Amino acid sequence: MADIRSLPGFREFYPEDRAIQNHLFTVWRQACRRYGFREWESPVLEPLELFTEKSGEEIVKQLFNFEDKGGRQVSLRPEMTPSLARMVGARANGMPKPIRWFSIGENFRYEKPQKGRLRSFYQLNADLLGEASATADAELIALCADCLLGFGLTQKDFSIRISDRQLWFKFLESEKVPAEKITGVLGVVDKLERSSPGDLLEAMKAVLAGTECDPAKLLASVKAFAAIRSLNELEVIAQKDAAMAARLVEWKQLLDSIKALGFSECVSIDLTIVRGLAYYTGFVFEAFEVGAEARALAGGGRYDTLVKKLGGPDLPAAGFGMGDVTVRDLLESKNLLPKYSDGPNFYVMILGDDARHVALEDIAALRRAGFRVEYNLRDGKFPKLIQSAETIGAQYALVYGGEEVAKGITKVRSLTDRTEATIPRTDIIPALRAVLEEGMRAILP
RNA sequence: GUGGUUGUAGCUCAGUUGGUUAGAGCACCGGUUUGUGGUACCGGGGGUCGGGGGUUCAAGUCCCCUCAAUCACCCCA
Repeated sequence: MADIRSLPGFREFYPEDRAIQNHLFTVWRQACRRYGFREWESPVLEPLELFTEKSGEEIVKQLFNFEDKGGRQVSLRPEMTPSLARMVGARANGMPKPIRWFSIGENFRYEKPQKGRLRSFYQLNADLLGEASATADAELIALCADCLLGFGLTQKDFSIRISDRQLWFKFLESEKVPAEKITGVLGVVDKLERSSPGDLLEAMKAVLAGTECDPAKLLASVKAFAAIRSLNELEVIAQKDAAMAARLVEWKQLLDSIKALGFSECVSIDLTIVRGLAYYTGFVFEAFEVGAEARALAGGGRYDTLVKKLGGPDLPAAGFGMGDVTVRDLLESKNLLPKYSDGPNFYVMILGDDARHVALEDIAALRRAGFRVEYNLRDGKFPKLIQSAETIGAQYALVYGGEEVAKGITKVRSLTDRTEATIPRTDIIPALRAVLEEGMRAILP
């Protein structure tokens, strides 16, 4: 039994892990609801073509795909977006816009597992479709921030860096980079922080081969552009280029909205963020942990052409994803995970089998009333039972011994402050409800 | 996919230059004679030392392969 282990890159969730998982999902779900997003879900297993058709064959290497018993080529979903596009596409005509949708689901990719990078992971996805203006991007960035703030994280713990692929396009066009080479150059930009100057120059040379651009010169101006951290600096550069100046109007709208929503402190301009994915078409952003680890917590952006490419309607769209693994790691290191307590409200101590029948009747009534109740299945002695109540994390112990049953009462004992009081069994449900709400003082003499 | 490190009970680890039935602490279960708990004492279950092969009279200890975890690179929907 023990030699059949779980598959590499898959996690088992013991109750304490699952409790943490639920906490993450709850915070995310609450934040999304406050923004008017509605939850959706799609099949975990999809036809392989859904992911290969529009995304390129290279992706197949990382797909968790196989042939099912009916000879169909299928794949576990590596992301939600293709399914989202299909579902929205099927009903888009009749749906009120904008569409605010979120999902929390398990995704899969067949890769060599590493820390923070597994074959199965859960991800929050929030998407806003049908609105092309920057107000939608601002809404998503605000939601992204709230999904982190909801855990008790502060502006000091993370930062959402905002960038803009469209601005990059206009900038590179003004630098005379041929249109078909721009994506390649952005690939170099993506590595700006991680690679050595020599490697960057080599990469730039490779991208610009066959063009008239000077790799070294372009690399220098790209670096300078990527170093911009404020709207003012951008405006200075944009004065020379009408297309860029026009784009800055969008930037102002974005930053204004974010400011009015109260999230200025959470965001910063950082043009080194371009996101690896080629499908992003406008603003892009990534949330990072502030500090040495600098874990990436979330990422997203605008993808106005993707839904149509995936076979859906021509809908502007933007969205972001947030994974459970890094967020959990971060909360753990910041000590922000709530202490695990899944114990029952009441542990009923049945002393002697004579009391059992009466106790079970009350237990059933308490459970019908909505309380979480456990009790000893086997007869046990007092010290043992109260120890059990303590061990499983019960809030209160209820004593059902021969004495109590004879008198028609039960003894309530707080496991935390060790006070106790008796209540009549006829009054048990309202009395215990009061105890849970106000503590022992509700029944103490 | 490439390279490095690690792998002994649920957890944290000991296991001497290879040598008798593999240990400790914590946790778990039971008990310390009859209804008041985080302490103490006693007892118990649980490991084919990640798996396989090899060297040897003898391997947890040496060699090879493999699996897994982890780190770096690659990649990242």
